[in-house]
Amino acid sequence: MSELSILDIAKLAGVSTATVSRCINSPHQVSEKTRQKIDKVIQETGYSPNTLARDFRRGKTRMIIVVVPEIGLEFFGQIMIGIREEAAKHGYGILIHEAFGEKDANKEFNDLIVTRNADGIILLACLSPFSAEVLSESNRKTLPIVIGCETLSDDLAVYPSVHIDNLAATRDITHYLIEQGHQRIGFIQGEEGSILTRDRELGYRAAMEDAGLSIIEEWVTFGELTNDGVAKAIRHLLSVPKRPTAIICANDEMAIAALHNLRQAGLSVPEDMSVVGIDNIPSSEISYPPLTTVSQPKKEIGERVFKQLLREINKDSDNRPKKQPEIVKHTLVIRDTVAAPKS
Amino acid sequence: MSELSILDIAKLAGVSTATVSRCINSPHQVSEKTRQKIDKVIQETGYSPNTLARDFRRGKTRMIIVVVPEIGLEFFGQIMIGIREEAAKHGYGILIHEAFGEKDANKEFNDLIVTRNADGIILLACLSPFSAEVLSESNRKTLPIVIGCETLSDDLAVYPSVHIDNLAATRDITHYLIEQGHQRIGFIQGEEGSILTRDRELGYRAAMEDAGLSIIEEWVTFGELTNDGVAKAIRHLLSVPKRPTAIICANDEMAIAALHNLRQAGLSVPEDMSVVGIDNIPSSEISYPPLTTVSQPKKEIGERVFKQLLREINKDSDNRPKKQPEIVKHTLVIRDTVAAPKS
DNA sequence: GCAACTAATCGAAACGTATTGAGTCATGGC
DNA sequence: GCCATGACTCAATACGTTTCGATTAGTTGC
Repeated sequence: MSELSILDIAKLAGVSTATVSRCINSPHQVSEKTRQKIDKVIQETGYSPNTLARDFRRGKTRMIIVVVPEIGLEFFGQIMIGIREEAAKHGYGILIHEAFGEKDANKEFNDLIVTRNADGIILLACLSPFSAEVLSESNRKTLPIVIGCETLSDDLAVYPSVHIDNLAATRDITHYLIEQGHQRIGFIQGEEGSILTRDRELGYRAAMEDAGLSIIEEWVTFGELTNDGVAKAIRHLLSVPKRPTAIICANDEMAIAALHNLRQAGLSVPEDMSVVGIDNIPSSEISYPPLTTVSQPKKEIGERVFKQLLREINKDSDNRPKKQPEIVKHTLVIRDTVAAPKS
Repeated sequence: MSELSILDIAKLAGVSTATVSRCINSPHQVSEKTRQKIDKVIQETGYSPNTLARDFRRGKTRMIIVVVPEIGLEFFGQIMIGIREEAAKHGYGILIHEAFGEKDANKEFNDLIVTRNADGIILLACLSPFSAEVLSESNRKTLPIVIGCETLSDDLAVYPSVHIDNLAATRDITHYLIEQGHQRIGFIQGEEGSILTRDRELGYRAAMEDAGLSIIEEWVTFGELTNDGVAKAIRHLLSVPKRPTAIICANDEMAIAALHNLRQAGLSVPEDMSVVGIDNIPSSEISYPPLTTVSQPKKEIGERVFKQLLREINKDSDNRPKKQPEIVKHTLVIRDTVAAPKS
C-alpha cells in the first residue's frame, strides 16, 4: 500500500504531472474539463501531496516555530493566543518547541532539525542553550528570528523584539509598595542570567534609590519556578535580621507559591507581609488572596511578535538594520496582597 | 550568500558527495584522513545539511508531534516531562501542536502540513476537530498514532492508548466523600463530548449508586476551563434547592477556580463546602486550601505513551491489532479541602 | 608475485514535487 | 486559407540529499 505520487495521479488522469500540480496549486490555470478529471482521480485515490517533497521543492514550509521554556506555564499560553490568531490570519502553521533549560540532552541534534523546518522562529526563551544555539547558528544562515518578552544582551540585539519595559515595570510596582509605606522590601529573582531578570532587579533598585531607601543585600535572593525553590527563598527572607515587610517576586508563578509558603509559615498576607508579582497571569486573579501585580499585554505581545516575524520573513535578506525593541505598555493591577506594614 | 550544498563541500574537499554524506552520517565508514579533510571544510564553511532535503530523501523526520488542547495547562506540562525524557533517549525531537478547540480557522490547512512532517503523533486532545481530522486521515495513510490520557469511542479504539481508569478514579474519590459523611454531592463536568468526561461522570454515578444515594440532576453541571465558566457552575450549584455539601470538579484547574468562587460567595472550604479535583497538578499542592484530589502518574503516562508510539513507528505496518488501552494507576491524595458536612 | 579479500571511495540514480520553456490546439481576424 | 493570438498542456529539469552498484586502492595469505 505504498503511498502514491503525483505521477500515479497523472497517469490515471491521462495528463502530465505538471498539470496535476497546477490543478492543485493554481486551479484557475487548468481547463474546466481536465480539472474535473483530475479532481475525480484525486478524490477516488485519496491522494494528497507529499509534504516533505513539496516543502523541499519550495524551500519553505509555511510553518513557524515558537520556542518556549516549558509547556504548562500560563504566561506563555496567553502569549500564544496572540501569536496563534495572527498566524492563522496569514496562513502560517505553528509548532511549539520546549527548550527546557539545560536538561535537554541531545541539544545539538534538536537544534539543526528544528531550525530548518521552519520559515521563522519566535524565541520566548532566550536563556536556554537551545536558543543560544539558534541565535548563533542564525548568524550564518538567514533564518528570520524575533524575540518576545525578553531582551537580549546588547551584542545580540540585532534581532527585532517586543516586550514591556521590564525595568520600568518593576520600578513602578516597587514604587507602589513604597507609597503604601514599605521601606524594607525583599526581591525574589527569576532565572539567573537573563537580561530580563537583570532589568527587573535594576528597576527594583532604582525605585528604592529614588526613595532614598537602602537595600540590604540579603533581601535579594534567587527563586526558581518550582514550589521548592520559592519555599527556600521565603525561608531565607523570613530569617534575615531586618526582615522585609514586603516581597516582590519576579513573576506571578513565584508570587503565588510565595503566598502558599507564607501561609505555611503562619503569616497572613497582606497583614503580616505584602506580596506582589509581575505578569498578571490568569491564576493571579484567583489566588488567595488575589495577587497585586503588573500586567503585561500578553495577547498584544503575541500579535506584534508575529507581525514582526512576518516582516522579517518577507524582507529581502540583504540589509537587516539593527532594530529598536518594540516596547508595549504595562499596567499596575492592584488587588489584595498589599497593605501598609505593621508599625 | 546562497546556502551551500553538499556538492560544494565535496568539491572543496576533493571528494564525492557520497563520501561527504557518509562522513556526516556514519563517520566510521570513512578513513581518518579524508574525514579530517572534510571536517575541516565543514568547519570552515559552516555548512550544515539541508534538513528539508534530508528528510525528504530519508522519508522520515525523526520528529514526533504531540497535540495538546492548549499551551499553558499545567497538566500537559507534566505529561510532557515523561514524553520528552523518553523521546530524547531515542533521538526523537518533539514538536507540539496546539489544537485549541473549534477556533482554529484554517484547520484543513494545518492538518495536512503538520501531519506529514512527523514520524508519529501523540494525541492528548482527542476532542478537537484537528484531532478528528488526524484520526480519520490516518485511516488511509499509515501514520503511527497513540492516544494519551483520553479514551476514544469504541469504534476508534484501533489506536493504542494509555490513561488511568477514569471511571474508577472518580468512583474512588466520590466514595471518599461519602465516607466522610457527604450525601449531597455536586459534579462539575469537563469538556462536553469526550469519553473521558463521560467516564468520570459514570464513576461519580456508580459510587453514588453503590452507596444507595440518589442524584438530583441539577447537581451535575458543565464547567469550562475558564474562571468565568466555573463561576457560573458554582453559582448554579449554590442556588439549587437541595444544595450539595461537596463538589467534585472534573479536573484540578476547575477545582482551584471553584475554591476562589466559593470564597467570593462567602463560603469557607472545607467547613461550608468540600471540594475535590482530579489530576493532581502542581498548583493543587499550593492552592488555598491545598486540594484533595486524585493523582495521575503524569510522567509515567508520558513515558509509556512515547514507548507505545515508538513501537508503532518501528512496526511493519501490515497487521495492527486492536490494542487494549494501557491502564496506569491513580491514587487518592488527601489534603485539606474535604471535611465532614455540617449537620 | 599473484589471487583473494577488505576498506574506501566514486559516479549515478532516486526520492516527489514545482516550474520553465517549448509545443499543441482551437479560435478568430484578416 | 493563413497567421497571429491565447489558452492549455507537456516533457524535462532542478531542488539537496542518501544510497546502490561498481571501481579502485590497500592488505593479507599463500
